[in-house]
Amino acid sequence: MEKNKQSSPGSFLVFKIKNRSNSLLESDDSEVFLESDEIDMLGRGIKIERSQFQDVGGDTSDGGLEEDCMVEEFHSDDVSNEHVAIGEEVIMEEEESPDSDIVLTENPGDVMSMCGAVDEHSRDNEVFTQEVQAFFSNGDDDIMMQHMDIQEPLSKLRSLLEQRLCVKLTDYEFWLQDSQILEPHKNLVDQCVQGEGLVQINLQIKTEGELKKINIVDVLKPAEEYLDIPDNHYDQYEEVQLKKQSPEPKKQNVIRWIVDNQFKKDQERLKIPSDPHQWVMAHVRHWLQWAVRQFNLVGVRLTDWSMTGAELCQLSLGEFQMIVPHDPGDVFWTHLELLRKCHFVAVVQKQDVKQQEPAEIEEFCGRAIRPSRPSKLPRVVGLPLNVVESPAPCGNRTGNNGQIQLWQFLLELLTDKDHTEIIHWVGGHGEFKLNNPEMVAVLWGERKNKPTMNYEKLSRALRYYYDGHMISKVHGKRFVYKFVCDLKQLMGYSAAELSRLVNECKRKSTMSGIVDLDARFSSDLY
DNA sequence: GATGGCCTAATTAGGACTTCCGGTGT
DNA sequence: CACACCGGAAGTCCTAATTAGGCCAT
Repeated sequence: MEKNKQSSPGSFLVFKIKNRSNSLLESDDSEVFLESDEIDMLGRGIKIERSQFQDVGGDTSDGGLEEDCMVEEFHSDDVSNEHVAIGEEVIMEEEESPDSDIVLTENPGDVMSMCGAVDEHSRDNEVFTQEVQAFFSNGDDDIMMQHMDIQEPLSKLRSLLEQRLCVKLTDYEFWLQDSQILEPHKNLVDQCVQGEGLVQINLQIKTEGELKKINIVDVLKPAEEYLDIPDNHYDQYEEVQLKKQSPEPKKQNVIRWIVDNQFKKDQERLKIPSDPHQWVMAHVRHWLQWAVRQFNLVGVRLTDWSMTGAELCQLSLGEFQMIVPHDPGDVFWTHLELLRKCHFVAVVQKQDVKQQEPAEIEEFCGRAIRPSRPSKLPRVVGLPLNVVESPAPCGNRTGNNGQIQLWQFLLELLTDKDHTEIIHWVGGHGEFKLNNPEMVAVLWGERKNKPTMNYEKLSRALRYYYDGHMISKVHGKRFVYKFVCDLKQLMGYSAAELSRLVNECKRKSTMSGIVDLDARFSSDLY
């Protein structure tokens, strides 16, 4: 299957094109200035819509462009188009052929064009396939990565990039995280970046007015798989990747995305717009809570997500990485891209368990393991339930994967300062009381889409926990139950700590009206 | 025509409730 | 007597695994 790679919208490409006989084209006609999302890069050659060429002055009728042409010059502000080189073949297309429902893209970030090809009505049932190659490591169009020995001067990095992109970068300055200018004759270690040996450098090549920048976004220890690469080959990244492919590269390299029906139902029930741009903060919050469970996100703080849908859609990769410290394989980032660009709440379709090992995901998504990123948060803060593993045996056929369980829901309410009026901790030994059992039941019913839920039914569900080691009844106390499991082990907090934090937060919130539980958790931990 | 691989739909299995209800204790 | 609580039984909803059947290439 032919791969279809498309560039990021907003960037541009300029081609100066000559036909094979090296004649006919007037200079004005031969220059094609196109938004890069108008151009498809095929395996070999550059496909340009004939009409687009005409738009910019080309003429297909005077003989010159009836045959395929070649690139004579090429400029771009989009570094992801590094495959374009002088002498590249230009294929004139009559018209864009309709894409199939299933689109392959090499870049996790390249979802906008992918979505455009999907029939609105068939979205739900479609499986979206991504072929993710290591070359586009970060799932973002403008960030690329390059491996290099950290002791090498930055001029070496420049030459590696020039070689790779087939463009001259001599007038580009090196910047560190857009804040510090770097000297090209020095290496990174001399300029405040710690490390040794081969590193993965995430960078952007961009222009800001007159300023041309090679902006180093991140310097990371490369994944182990790259450490074995001989020094003289580390710039041949793609080649190495090809060599490392298993006998079944297609299966290895594919992540299948599928619309999540559970969330979709919730979305319909709660009247959450399909377009995340229209989401209010509560919608974002609901989505995040679902996502943290779904993607097992760790280190995510709800306070960082106090934003509207519009703001969510504006998140850059850098901002995203600040608030999602651990996103193996960029899976959640890709999910977000699908959400905001295609309005799909998509999840990774489960594959062979062996292929779903995190390390494998990271490998076939091409995102190197990020040991340099602080992983100090082994669990979710402010959303404690989301990382709690069910104590129930997880056999091969556990049914409620991804669905919230009652005990989780109760813990959710118990750790939410806004619900202390209806349910709250009693003492420090895991006891809790349903002050308003009917309201708790209603909320539970809302969550489970059971409008007729009441306390009688909810209490029956609670009684099923008596057989296990999760919740028991406190005899003689009306509406009082107790978590008999080890909350400290499950959530990182004991019942006493949870109780204290919730109460403290509630008190502060009453005083300031600003601080919420999440912030309280955060400040306590960091 | 036989065989094997692939894909998809249907079936089966199991967990976690939900619903109903009769009984018990306070 | 009211109400909380208990637990059996059947049903529902969901997901995941397995099986069956169709299609295609060899």
